[in-house]
Amino acid sequence: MTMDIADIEPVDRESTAGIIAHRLREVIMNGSLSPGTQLGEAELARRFNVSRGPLREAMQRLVSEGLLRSERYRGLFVIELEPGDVRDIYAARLAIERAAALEVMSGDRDSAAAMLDETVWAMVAAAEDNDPTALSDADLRFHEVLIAASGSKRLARMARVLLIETRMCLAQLQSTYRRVDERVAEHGRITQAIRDGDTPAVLALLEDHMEDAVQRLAPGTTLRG
Amino acid sequence: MTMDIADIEPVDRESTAGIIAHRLREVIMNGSLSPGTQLGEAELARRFNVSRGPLREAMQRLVSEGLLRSERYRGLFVIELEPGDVRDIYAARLAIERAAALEVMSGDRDSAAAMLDETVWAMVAAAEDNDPTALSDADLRFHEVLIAASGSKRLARMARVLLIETRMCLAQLQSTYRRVDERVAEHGRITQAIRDGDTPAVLALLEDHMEDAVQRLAPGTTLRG
DNA sequence: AGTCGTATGATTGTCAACAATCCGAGGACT
DNA sequence: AGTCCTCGGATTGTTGACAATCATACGACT
Repeated sequence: MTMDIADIEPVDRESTAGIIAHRLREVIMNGSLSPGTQLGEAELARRFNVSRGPLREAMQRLVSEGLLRSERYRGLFVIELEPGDVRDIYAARLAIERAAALEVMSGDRDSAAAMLDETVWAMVAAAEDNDPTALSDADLRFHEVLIAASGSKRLARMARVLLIETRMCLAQLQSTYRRVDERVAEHGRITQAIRDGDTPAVLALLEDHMEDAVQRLAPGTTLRG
Repeated sequence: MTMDIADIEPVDRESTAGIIAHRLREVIMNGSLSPGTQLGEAELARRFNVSRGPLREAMQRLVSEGLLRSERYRGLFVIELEPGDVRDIYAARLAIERAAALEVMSGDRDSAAAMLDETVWAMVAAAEDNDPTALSDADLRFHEVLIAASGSKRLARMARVLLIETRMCLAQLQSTYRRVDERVAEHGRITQAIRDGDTPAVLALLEDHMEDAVQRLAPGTTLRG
């Protein structure tokens, strides 16, 4: 970790609305705010120790991201995921992650695989500790890293919301996980296929990965038309 | 257009922030606000005839969508598209529209093709009138309809920003359009392939469509790794 | 009993004033 | 000439108060 003159980049402290939005996203993601609950401005403002102005600005961000639903003169509510949404989320994720994977395949595969391996190790550790939360965290981080490795600002931006919604699915449906070994291994196989440069295998594995998740979370539906 | 009891759905007038965000998006899209320009809160508030509160809320929406860039204590600016962004935008669009097309192929292809045809006709009319603005509008509408036909809320949400950015690219680089006939015909071919149920052709045509655009707007770069 | 109107409390939407910060011009000093 | 400091104008960030709207409970009427 050396510091170089080239590493200097313009500072711009995040705006208050940005900070609050960030923390709100986390709270929604980890399930502390279950879907459908109303967010009272006054109480939230007190909790964050800011006035209602910046808080409302933060909430408008989440509205545009689709995480909150706004009813005029009535309030803002955490979105509720209907059955059809599960398929929609995973179909969208497949679209994004497929594109990200393709970018990775024509880039620095080895460094990407190395970063992915770290998240797989984290999954292994979480599995050994029998810590389902850490396992899900590492799982999502795998996909986050994959998308980040693509280097695409826009894929990353779009994926952020999708991964939050994925977490909401998992929390809401408290899915009966498949054997953790298998779940971890699947990520390992994707990583290996990336390292090997086997593009068709990567795409096939990704599709299977999403398809499995959909069938587990919303039995009876499928990604394949 | 008959009215049925089943058509009744809960009314929820759009919030003021939503209306302003909508109009701001349009202004940014059609190029009245060129990239890099600062948006003064006071002046905009006067123009929209609202106070700064709702205006700021609207702007926060565009920030989270990536259309505005926020510098604390300095202001909000319309994003500037750097050379690499052109490729990023079209790569992301390909990911989204590819997924949308796949959904359409396993759905009601004929009704989708019918709706797409309407936009192609609009392109033909615009071409005959020699109206480049109308041509671009119809072009974007084609892709908007394609994504809407997929029925995916999330694909639609993600595409909205991408199509705005596409318009910004076109305005900024005022590209030397290819022969309009060819441009219109390409959309016609995609529509026809959808109607025919020829999935491989649809995907190939879509990829070519995006690849052509990238090479036209950012010579020397390509989508294909 | 059931329905309609009304009052009430709470919540959201809006606003205008105040505080914090930044940019640029001008001057003092080396 | 060049650098640094300071000050003024302008813009953004924040706040608390006020207006508009909604949900609920209660009572009058049929």
